[in-house]
Amino acid sequence: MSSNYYLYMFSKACEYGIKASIYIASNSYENKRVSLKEIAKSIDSPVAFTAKILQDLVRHNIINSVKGAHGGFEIEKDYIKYIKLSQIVEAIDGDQIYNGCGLGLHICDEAHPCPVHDQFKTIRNELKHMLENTNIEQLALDIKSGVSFLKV
Amino acid sequence: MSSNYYLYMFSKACEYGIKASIYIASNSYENKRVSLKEIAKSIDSPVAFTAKILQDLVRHNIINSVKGAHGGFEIEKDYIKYIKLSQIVEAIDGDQIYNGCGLGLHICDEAHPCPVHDQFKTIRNELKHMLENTNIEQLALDIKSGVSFLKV
DNA sequence: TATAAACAGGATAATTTTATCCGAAATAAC
DNA sequence: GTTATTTCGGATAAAATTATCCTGTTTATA
Repeated sequence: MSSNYYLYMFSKACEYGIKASIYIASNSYENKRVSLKEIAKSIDSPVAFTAKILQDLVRHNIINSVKGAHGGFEIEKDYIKYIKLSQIVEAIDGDQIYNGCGLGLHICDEAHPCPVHDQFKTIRNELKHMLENTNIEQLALDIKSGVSFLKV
Repeated sequence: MSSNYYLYMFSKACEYGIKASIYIASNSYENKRVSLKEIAKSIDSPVAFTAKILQDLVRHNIINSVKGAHGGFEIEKDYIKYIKLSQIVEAIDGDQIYNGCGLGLHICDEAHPCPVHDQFKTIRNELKHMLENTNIEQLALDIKSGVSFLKV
């Protein structure tokens, strides 16, 4: 049981989704459309699984896809700065940021709180605030300039 | 893919472990030893799975178990206030609070950060601080006094 | 129009997490 | 000592998540 891989913030799917979006954004600045294969290689993720996640992001209008030869994924340049981490997380993992109880109670609010309701509310709100105020542009520029990294 | 149950803080195992510990503590104040069955019912968790988690907590010396008739689980009264949430989480989910990268990079530190390293570090540190500074005593007393709840 | 490149999406498999079952060992009470 | 109660621990099953495979469709280009 012990020594697991836990205390997630996000699912693998969500991790891949965030990294893929950043990679696509960083290329869209140079009007470079990127293929699934290139994305998966660049963010070190399984190709076919990444495909599913990208499809999901396309359906949620977060990224655009172009089929056929010379196709691939891209994000409209002017739109990049408006994409928040929260949108990606919501598209992939759902909206549990906003209502999930830290201890899994079905009902957990001020009137009927779980034992750690207040403590968790603080952390959750900070996480939520961070996700809603971090946009892909900042992150993509750091990747382009080599300040941060998408793999290893 | 969408509309899942995500954005965990903890695994189910960990949720059950925390709730069980609080329930045991709140009964140990009255020198009441509680059985697996009673615990599972009180925290609304699957009996056999809860048994595994309790075994884990026993092995980590967080709770005590007594076999046989009139047996059950308990926590030494004077010890209750020293049990932090962080101990329970570590016992069950491992020590990923301290080193896991939010985007799953194998290496993620100041010198080689993932794109959201700084943002996550803040949240992680606050979560860590909260877990290390919340003890079972406070939580158990709130349960006893009906201020907070372990199920529904 | 034929071909190659590339995304879409259904089916299936592997892995992990969650959950159940059952026999063994311990202990209190009769 | 027998019985009932209760934890322990191994084996197994179910469900969810992660990952792969394969076929179809779209599109640029020769």
